Amino acid sequence: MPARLAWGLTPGDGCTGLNKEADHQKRRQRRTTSYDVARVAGVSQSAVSRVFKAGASASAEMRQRVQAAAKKVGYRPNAIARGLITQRSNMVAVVISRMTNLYYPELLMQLTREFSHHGIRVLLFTLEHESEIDSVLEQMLQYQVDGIVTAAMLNREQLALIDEAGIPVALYNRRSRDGLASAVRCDQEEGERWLVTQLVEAGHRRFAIISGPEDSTVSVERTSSAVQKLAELGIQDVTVVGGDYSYQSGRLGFAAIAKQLGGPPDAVIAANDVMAIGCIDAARQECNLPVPDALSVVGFDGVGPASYAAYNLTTVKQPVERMTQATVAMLLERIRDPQLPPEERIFAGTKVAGGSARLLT
Amino acid sequence: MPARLAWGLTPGDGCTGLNKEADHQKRRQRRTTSYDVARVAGVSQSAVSRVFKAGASASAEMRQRVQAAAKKVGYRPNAIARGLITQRSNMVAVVISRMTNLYYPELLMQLTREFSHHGIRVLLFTLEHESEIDSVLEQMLQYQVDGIVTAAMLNREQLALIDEAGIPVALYNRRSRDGLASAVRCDQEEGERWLVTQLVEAGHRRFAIISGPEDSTVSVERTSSAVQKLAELGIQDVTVVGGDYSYQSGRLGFAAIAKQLGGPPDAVIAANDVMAIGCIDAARQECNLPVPDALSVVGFDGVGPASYAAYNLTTVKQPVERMTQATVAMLLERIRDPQLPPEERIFAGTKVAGGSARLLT
DNA sequence: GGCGAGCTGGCATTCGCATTCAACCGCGGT
DNA sequence: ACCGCGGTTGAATGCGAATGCCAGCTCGCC
Repeated sequence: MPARLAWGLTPGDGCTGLNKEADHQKRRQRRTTSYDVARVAGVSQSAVSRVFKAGASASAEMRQRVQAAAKKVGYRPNAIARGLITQRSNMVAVVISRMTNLYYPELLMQLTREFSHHGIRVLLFTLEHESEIDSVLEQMLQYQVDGIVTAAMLNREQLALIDEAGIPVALYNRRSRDGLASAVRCDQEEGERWLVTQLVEAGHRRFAIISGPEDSTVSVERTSSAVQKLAELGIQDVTVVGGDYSYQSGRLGFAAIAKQLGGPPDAVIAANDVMAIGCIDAARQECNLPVPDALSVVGFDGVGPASYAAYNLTTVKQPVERMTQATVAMLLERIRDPQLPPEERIFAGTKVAGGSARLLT
Repeated sequence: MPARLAWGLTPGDGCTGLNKEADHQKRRQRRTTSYDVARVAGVSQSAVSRVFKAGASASAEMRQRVQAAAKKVGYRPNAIARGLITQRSNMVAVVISRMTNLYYPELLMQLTREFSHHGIRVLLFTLEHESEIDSVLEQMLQYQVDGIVTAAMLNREQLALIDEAGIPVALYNRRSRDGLASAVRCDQEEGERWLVTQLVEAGHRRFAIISGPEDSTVSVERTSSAVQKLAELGIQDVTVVGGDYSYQSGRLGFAAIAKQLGGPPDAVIAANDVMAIGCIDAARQECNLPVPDALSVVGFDGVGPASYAAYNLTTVKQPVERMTQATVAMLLERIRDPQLPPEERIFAGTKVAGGSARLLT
């Protein structure tokens, strides 16, 4: 018989007071538990549990008594203990990397918001280097998260590890591998093709590209589909310089392009908006080149600063809100029914014909 | 005697295989526990626990055997169960509101990074409306977080509630109330006084202010200290219009000011950088006013876009990195020793004499 | 050879809640 | 009067790891 229960059944006497006093000193603070509520309400602990569990059977009178007692003693169910017994933590892990990219904060906020509407909390993990993934993964699994949303690359072994643990994964803007995970992504190929087509039709011929980090699949997709579409339209010699998604790398990217070409190109395609902005600033400030009159620049993402009047970027905006909603919905479905097969959803980007490129229309 | 232990001591036979099979079907998946490791290693569960607990006494041989067994069965300590018994979740809650402000994402990333270096995970809570605080607070407490960092306002009752639960709190850019919480903040008064002084000394006389939301203490501090310093320097009639920290509200703010004054002022003091940027864009685009030649604009925060060449804001940059480090350090100290009194640390901002204002130097 | 100190490892218990199982209470049907 | 059924309630058990306590063992020193 649990000691606590015995104590609960013992009528309060002087000794109890002393014990309480000692407890206070030893531990930081005895938390009030469902047993405390039960004692005050004069019912069993199971009854308390039932009242606090939605959809459990309990009479109206029982509910009232328990709730009154709970309020009186300041009871709050312990989510940790609940998680241990129900095998469900009601937490999902969100993995984000590359915070230089303005796009991620928005994503994160939306995800948190959306999950919270479903009673689920977000445990946040950020990556400084790709190499950290393994240790972060380990952490997530130890915390028994119910699901994982990742905007970072996971390799086959990592996905397999998670799958083995029976935790559903949703990849954000990453292609699903081996059908081990669900995925939500923006159709970047189509977006880039649109940008390229518009630029070529408007008469641009000398193209340059500022790519993102080499290990970013997003960048690789964007860059290669731009190169490919250019080739289709008869443009072969495209200068490609590397960036890291940051403003500064956009500036340096433009300088590198100008140097490599011995002068400015007709158009620069940046792998994201922030680099496009850097590129525009460098062109204007350092080479005194008006944008878009002498140089067209396009980006990708549609982040906040893209629409600042000074830039007014021509870009493709990702439908972040719809994408996060889809991510959350898909993950929740698979948490409820782990048998459900993974799914991939692809959203078209919104074409934004801003003022940073000379287009026909 | 626990059934599991009995099973553990029973030598494996045909029946075991069947049971495992059945288990697989019934529950989603029997997680491998320390008992499993113990069985494989031929030691007790407590031994396994000790090996996985840093600083516990265990012989070298024991460590090896246990670790080998653990790797073999793919064991991973369950952080939830550990949290239940140790009364420590190794999670802190971070509360963020107002995501229109570019400043918060940076803060959040830094905090997560810093906490992770100390083996602590961040449970993220975002606020859409102030009214949500109470329910969010309840969530945090249920999840037994070890500490709370909040960049949102908490009132006296809310702070008292947390204090009662024995959870240390660190306020970010908020003044500590009643000594119930630690606080880290940037000396915004001093920052604003510097901005104002510089502007006045450079000859500006007609001033306007774009404030943040009324319920933002940060905005109130910034705005009122600017007004006060202006008064000290003999400038009384200051136009103040309200904004919400967003780019758009900066644009609208400038329009409102121009309308109210019947023309542009000499200088605009915005309560944050993003509104300053909006203000500059509106002035340039809609009124064809060159900045800083015809109009000086200053901001606050020192967020990324503030240093974009098109704006090159004159502003005060918050030392985010030092502030987050201080926040984390203070919170961890108080988690380790709850008796420690709260503390308030104030950091001076970095004065950035950019190019969006005409200053003497 | 004997004895005490210092480790080690095992047993049993505990954290707080959910859930199973059995008991129980009415109540309507036969 | 008896049976059975739906609806409640309480006692007991278990989730998975940490830990106090004790027994056993090793080692050293007299």
